[in-house]
Amino acid sequence: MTSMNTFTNVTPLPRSFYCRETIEVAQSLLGKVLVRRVNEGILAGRIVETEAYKQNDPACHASKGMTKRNQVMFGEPGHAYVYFTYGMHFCFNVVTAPQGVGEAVLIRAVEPLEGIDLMARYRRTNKLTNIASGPGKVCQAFGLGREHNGLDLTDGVLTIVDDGYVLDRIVTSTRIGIRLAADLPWRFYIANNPHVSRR
DNA sequence: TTAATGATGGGCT
DNA sequence: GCCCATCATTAAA
Repeated sequence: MTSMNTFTNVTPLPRSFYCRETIEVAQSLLGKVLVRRVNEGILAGRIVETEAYKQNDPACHASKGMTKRNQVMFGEPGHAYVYFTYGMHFCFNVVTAPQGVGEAVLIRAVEPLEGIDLMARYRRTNKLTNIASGPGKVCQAFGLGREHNGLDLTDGVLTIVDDGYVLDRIVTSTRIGIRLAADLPWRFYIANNPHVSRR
């Protein structure tokens, strides 16, 4: 059995990984691998950029209480919160903190590792660093949409795994594309990684 | 720099 | 219930 670089039989991160302080989870997610199983095979990419959204944070969808849209943020940690925005894009988040708290981490960029051809097809681009270098791009590359909202990431077709990758350095900055609480330093990314989004 | 594009939710009535 | 500014974006120009 010489399976090189396939993430088929890797154990997903446990619930306890997500049931922690949201900033900690945002930083810990860097370097982990997002894996989706589809009929055509496996899509996998290393998480290189994240943002934390906390309950008492005006930029957080949950800051004004539970609504139909944000209800999974208040649910069990380790589930996917996928929402539609700007009339044409989806954003993929990971629910963090204990049940009832309403916090999450936005996955802003990943480095494609496996299923790159399929991702390129979904994205209609051939440039590697343009495949998943932004939150909307991540969803398009992995084919994520409404139907994935609420999925349990600890067991199923959409998971996050640890493949033992060791980071060089994490950079901290303010979050991108928000108006409220724009001064909070809750964006994290892997230094010198070409798949991190720019602006 | 700006258009595309539509769901969401807060603030009314 | 209606109105409408807003929006955790992207691609094209």
